[in-house]
Amino acid sequence: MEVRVRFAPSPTGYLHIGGARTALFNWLFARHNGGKFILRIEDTDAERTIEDSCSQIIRSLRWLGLDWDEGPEVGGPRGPYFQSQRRHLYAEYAQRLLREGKAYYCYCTPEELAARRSEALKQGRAPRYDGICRELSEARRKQLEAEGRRPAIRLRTPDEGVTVVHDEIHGDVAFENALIGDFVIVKSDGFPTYNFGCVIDDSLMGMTHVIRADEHLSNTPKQLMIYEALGLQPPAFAHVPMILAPDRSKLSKRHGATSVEEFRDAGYLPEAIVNYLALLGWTPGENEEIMPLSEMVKRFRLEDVSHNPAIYDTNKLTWINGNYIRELDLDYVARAVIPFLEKAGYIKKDDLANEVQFERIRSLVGVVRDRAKTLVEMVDALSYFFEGELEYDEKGVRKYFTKPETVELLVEGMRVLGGLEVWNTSSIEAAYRELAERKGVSSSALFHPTRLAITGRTIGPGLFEIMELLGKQQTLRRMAEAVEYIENMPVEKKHA
RNA sequence: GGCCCCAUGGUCAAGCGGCUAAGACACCGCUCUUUCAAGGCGGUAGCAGGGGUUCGACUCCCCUUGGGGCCA
Repeated sequence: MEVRVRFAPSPTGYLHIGGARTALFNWLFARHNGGKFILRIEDTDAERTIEDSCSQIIRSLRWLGLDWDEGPEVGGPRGPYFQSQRRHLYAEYAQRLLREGKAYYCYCTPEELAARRSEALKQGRAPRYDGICRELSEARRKQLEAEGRRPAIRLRTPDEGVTVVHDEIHGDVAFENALIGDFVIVKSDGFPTYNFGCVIDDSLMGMTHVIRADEHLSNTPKQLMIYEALGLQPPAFAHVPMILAPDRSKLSKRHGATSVEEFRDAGYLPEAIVNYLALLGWTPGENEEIMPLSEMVKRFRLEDVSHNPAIYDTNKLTWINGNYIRELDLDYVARAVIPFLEKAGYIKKDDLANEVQFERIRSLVGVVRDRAKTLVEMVDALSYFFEGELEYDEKGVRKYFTKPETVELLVEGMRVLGGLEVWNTSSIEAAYRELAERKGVSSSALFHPTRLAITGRTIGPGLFEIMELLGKQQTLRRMAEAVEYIENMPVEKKHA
């Protein structure tokens, strides 16, 4: 039988990393087994749905490279894939249960229920539905209707026995039926509850496995009861551990970046995010951690998913990101940096059409990517290639510009460089090393002040690579500016 | 409050009755080097607590504690 799994987000916000990982595990499972990955939008509760949320989620999934075989934008034979468009189906199945006496109308208002609930709690009883509407007479029903009450529909559930969830990750988990009580499947406003909609959709869409976060494990016995009442075959279940915020609480906005888009804007590559997320709760074995999606597909098994919740750690994500920035195809990385360069105002959209400009960006990215862990860092590392005015690093000035021989070295350097016919890394390096030797100074004594002079910084890529990319003219100009700067430095600063 | 899940270093995470308790990130040294990274080498750091079961428990059982989740 073909494996069919789904990711069913409710469009109430962004795609956060927990959801992204659930989607990833489903996707990996489907691809590993040559099955289908379906995207379904659980927009039952109209009020809670945010307009952009749905397209936001879709965009994030695509950006991560998680494509779906059926769902929004791609269609499929088991649609519609929006719960809001499937209400007639829920109504139909609810009516069937009503007809068969497996469900009943309940006229209790939320207020009454809340009151009885807290009363039960106070008396130390389980806050389950007390069954008041379970056996209403026709007359009583009419009366309640006449009061203007709109009924919800409840499932008639077993009073005793246990319902066992056979979970692929946790093993068998037993729930006492008596503790569950008759629960609502259709709310008084006509909307299905999560559990009901979920069961109808999973069943109609032919899901073979339901892989979702642990928070739904407690819902599962109810869903099994619905399958049972409907005479439907339930799918296999696998509840994956949740991702917690660094303070061990459930992920939320107040924890800073938790949505996929925020990580994207912070300069993380989709490859890195996906790789990191996969490692959160899943062990590929072999002690290898950095691997492309294709490799994960080969290795992914539900048995290797851990049981315990994980706290995400941006340190490791960042480390992985740095790996990808360094290792991925240079053209690809360069293209990924471009939006960030635009945002910084270093380049304009029109520049992209220019092949020469792209070549330049690619070269620049090539020299800084080895030391950048995010795309944002890379833009910062590139600033002096785009900005005319340099601001010299303060510590650097104290360390290198205050040396009495600096001006002379820089002037000599300018003379030597100025005389170069060929301007490239190796010719510059040869000339410059020779200069250091001739002046009888260590290479660092010459290189460091020069670096500061042309970049304003004490750290960065190889000096000669920078010079080549900066160009002869610009390099000499900056050295001259540095000389002028040093000569105009206040005397006390020189001796600081 | 009831029920359910979970428990190995700061974080991720191997382990599935007998190990000096892997590995990765982070951190700290050393090394390489024109700087910074990267790389290489090394180091600090862990089985929540208490009872059992067993010749022997990180591993199995129970309790406690802690964390998380569900209860329209």
